[in-house]
Amino acid sequence: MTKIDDVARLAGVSTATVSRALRGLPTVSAATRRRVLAAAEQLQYAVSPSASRLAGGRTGTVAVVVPRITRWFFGVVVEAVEDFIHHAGYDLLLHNLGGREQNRQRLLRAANLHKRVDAIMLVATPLRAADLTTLAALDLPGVTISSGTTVPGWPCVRIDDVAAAKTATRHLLGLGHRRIAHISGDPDDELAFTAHLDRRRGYQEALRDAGLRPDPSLDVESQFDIAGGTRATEELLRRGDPPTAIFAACDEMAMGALTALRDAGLRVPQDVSVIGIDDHALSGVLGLSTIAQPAEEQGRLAAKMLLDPLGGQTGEPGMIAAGSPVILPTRLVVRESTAPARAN
Amino acid sequence: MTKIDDVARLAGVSTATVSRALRGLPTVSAATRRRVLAAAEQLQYAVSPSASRLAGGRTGTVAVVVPRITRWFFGVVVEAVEDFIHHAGYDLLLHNLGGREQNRQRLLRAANLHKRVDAIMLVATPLRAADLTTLAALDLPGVTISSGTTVPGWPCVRIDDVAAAKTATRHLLGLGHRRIAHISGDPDDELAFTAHLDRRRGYQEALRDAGLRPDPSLDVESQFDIAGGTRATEELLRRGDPPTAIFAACDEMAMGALTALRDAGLRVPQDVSVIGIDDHALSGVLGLSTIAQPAEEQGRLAAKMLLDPLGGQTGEPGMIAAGSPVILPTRLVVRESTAPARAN
DNA sequence: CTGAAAGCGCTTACAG
DNA sequence: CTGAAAGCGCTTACAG
Repeated sequence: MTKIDDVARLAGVSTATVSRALRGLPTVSAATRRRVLAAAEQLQYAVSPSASRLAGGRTGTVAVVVPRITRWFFGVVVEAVEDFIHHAGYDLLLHNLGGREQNRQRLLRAANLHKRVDAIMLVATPLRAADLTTLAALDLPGVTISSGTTVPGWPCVRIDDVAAAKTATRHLLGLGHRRIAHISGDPDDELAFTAHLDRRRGYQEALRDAGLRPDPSLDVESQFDIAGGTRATEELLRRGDPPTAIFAACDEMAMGALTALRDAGLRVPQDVSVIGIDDHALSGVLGLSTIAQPAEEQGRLAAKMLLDPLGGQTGEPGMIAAGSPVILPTRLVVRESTAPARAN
Repeated sequence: MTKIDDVARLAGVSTATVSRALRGLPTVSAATRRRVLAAAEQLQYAVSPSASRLAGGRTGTVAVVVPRITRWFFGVVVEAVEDFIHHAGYDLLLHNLGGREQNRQRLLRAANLHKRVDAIMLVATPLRAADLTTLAALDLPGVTISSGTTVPGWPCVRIDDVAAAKTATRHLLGLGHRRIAHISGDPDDELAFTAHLDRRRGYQEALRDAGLRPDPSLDVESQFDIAGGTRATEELLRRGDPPTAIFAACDEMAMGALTALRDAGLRVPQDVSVIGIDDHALSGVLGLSTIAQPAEEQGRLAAKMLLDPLGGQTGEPGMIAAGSPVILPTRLVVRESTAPARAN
């Protein structure tokens, strides 16, 4: 493999100059730079990342942590982030926690991030006090996506989960529904995605604003995915006196609800209305009403906030403004799964 | 940050011994190892990956390349692979091509993999002759998933796409359908996932086996996703004399077909039967008949074939058996989207 | 089983 | 604008 010395020799300059020229530092004359680039090209030279990292102290790598890449929101976020990160000249180290607490702990043992990355993005990853200590000790820039994941000094990009849930619930109220159920994430779940707590709060507040008292028997906790939505809905139906509408904390749970309702012989929306949050790629196919949230934009914006201050491949490390979270807007999308409550 | 010298001093041994003890090499006495581990623990020592890589020549990192992480198959594969890779003590560098040829080219410029990883996994990534040369020059172990991605000397894990398509088509034939349309990927698409060519072949062979001649007007190419399925189906309906059944090359296209049919006022399966390939997480919700393929298992198996020969974190680099591809079984799953053709 | 020393291939002050 | 030299923090023969 050709190394920097070979290029230096061919170009007739020192290795220091090769290093500067190849990285585009300004302190190289145009003529020299040209010769170096030509030599590097001719020899098919590629810098050794390990050597460069060891000498330079920067890894050119960003860690991205998500709970489950197979869920709609996280897949879309990672796709947007990946694009931004690679265009900025960085590599992306992926950590998918797979919904397992054990993986979260392994990752957050300092050694697994220590000196491996220049920056960290945490997407909907619950953090305990000990984790915050570990992250602080790492002393790296970072950014988080989703409420419930907050690291002092790191900016955060998210939606207003309370408001989104309120909008969903009010949509159902506006259609005349009064027995509105809510299905959401289980706080006992390992690695619970905590945004659902805000969503429940929005649901309850909307009910109260309408003069209704939240009914615990209409509030079911389950996993934050399709199967969880199915199980929660089955449980709801088992309790008797079924709701006329269901607000699910995410579209995947709402889809599970659709399945359970169909299997129970109930029609959507004639017998039961259903709404979720996300605007999942398949929500249109299913005719699911939802509160759309901009997943791609959250990913892109968070990546930008993380990398811009780092100054790209060759720039100087910088500072990230922490401040208050950046809240992106959500939007009610009415499809076929919600309809007026039947008069009775 | 504490370094190996600090540990060596505290433990009263040389850095060489610390290095050996920490990596679990056998040539260290139990007593010494204990002292070293205690010292490392006490100092919260974490090895510097860059230094270790530069000195040792191994990166402890695997590159995983997928076309689009947001599609069902690739998300599931990455989740399975990520789990295996991290448990084996490696890091995962993610490359999502985002369906763009330009990204593929950037990745395959030698510099972007050169000395960055110990091994490569290519999932459904089309390769040209020049790419094969680049990969060969990298001289790294690798593995591929999906037909259409073949690298000399690398093992491949996949399903039998021809057989899967035949099974799907025969299912429709068995229900009495004769006008069976096919919607599949567009070969002109950048970064086309080439498995669809095999799937078309299976479709055509099944028709011929049944004594039917494939009708070009019933064979539409589009993008390999939901929107592509919708567009292809709209095109099909525009041609007049609609098919009584549609075999889509993947479930996401089949879901797009469901949308288009519904919007055209056609009922599934009463007017048109639909079947796909995958068994997508939402196929059950939609009642979509399909040919299930084991995505998770393909990922896990490929990861295992890639890493086992590398001997884990501390073992010796090894050889991968190339040989013939490992073909995993598929299975017909009949749901509500396919039904007998109406007599007429 | 252990250590001294060289070396991995770069980047970075420092000097000019 | 450019170069000589030190140094980044490990691992690996080699010797004992």
